[in-house]
Order: sequence, then structure tokens, then C-alpha cells
Amino acid sequence: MRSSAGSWSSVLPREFYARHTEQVARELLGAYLVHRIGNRVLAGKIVETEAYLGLADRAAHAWHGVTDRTQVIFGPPGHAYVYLIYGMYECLNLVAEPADQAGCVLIRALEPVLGLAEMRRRRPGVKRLENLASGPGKLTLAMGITRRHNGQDVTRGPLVVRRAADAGAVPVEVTTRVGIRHCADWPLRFYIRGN
DNA sequence: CAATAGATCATCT
DNA sequence: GATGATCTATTGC
Repeated sequence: MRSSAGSWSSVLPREFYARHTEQVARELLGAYLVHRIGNRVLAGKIVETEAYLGLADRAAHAWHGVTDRTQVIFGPPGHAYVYLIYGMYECLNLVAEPADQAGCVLIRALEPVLGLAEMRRRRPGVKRLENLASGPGKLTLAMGITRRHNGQDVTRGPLVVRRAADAGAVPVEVTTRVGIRHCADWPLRFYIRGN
């Protein structure tokens, strides 16, 4: 749904992503992930992210250097990096840093905003609203994001990210990343206080 | 509530 | 051939 009056804020421009990964991860909190599927719109507010750096970060996929899988991370910023984890779930990342430099932000949790009925249909058996998209694998299922989105431009197209309504005023908590073995004590996980 | 096991496959060694 | 940036159901207190 378009609006000239601004019930929806503007799409984050490519320059937003062309900065340090950590900064991008922090400022993505509160922004809206919006996926248009035909005439339906699914949207969620980003409430948790993790930064994955480049060659210096052993926990990052990009640590291995450029491969078929990781070339997107080394590509231009503002694109989606979607990969399969544990043979079953897909995880959405947004590529940061200028082209040729590695860095991406894992979207770890969303607060459902639009298209709740559709999300519930995609997540059968889930009772509580807060569990619809409260994890990397859950949110891709709820939002209908798959590896088809790998390499897609998120400043333009069916999948975009829109600026936070309260940009800059979000109370951010920082902790260590989860689910990894290497560099597990680096403070690169960000979430909105109260989640 | 907390801990644990099992599902399942692309990617890299 | 091993290994994961996970989720869910089940078990045990």
C-alpha cells in the first residue's frame, strides 16, 4: 500500500548499507522488512540482528574468502544473502560494506506488523504471535523468504527494508552472538531492549 | 520451565 | 565425509 502521507517511511538507500557492518546491524533495529507477494504484503519490524564481518571473523561464512556461496557477501551492499542452514532452514542476511569488502547482517528476529493471517498460514501450529518470526529460520518461513532471494537488491524489488519510524531513538542492547563456535565472545549481537 | 535429540542437506575439506 | 549463524517435539523435574 503506497502512501504519500507517510504511514510508511522511505526505503533505506544503498549508502545506508555501504558502511561498517557493526553500524549497519545496529541501525537496522526498528526498521521494517517488507515483502510484497503478488497483491499481498508481509511486513515485520526488525528487533534483533547480528553482525558478521569478513576475513578477520572466523565465525563468518566470508572468512573462507570468495566461493560460489559467499560471493554475494563480497558484492555490492544492499543485497540479500540467503543460505540454507542445518539442511532445513534458511537465514536472511543483508550485505554491508562497500563492494569488494565482506560484511553482512543476519536478521535474527522480527515483530510481525502486516499480513499476520498470511504469516500464521505459513507457520502452522504456532500459537503465540511473538513466536511467528522470533528466530532466523522462523522469520524466513513466516515472510516467505527463500534462496530465490539470494543476491536480490533490497533497495528495489519485492523485498525491501524501510526506515524505522523512530530511527535513532531505539534503545539498543549489545551481547555476544549465539549458535557459533568461533569468536563467540565478540559483542556483535544487537536487539531492542524489551525483547 | 530446562535440557536433549532428531530432522536433513548444501557447502567445503 | 564432516559440519553447521536452527527449530520443534519430547522428556524429565
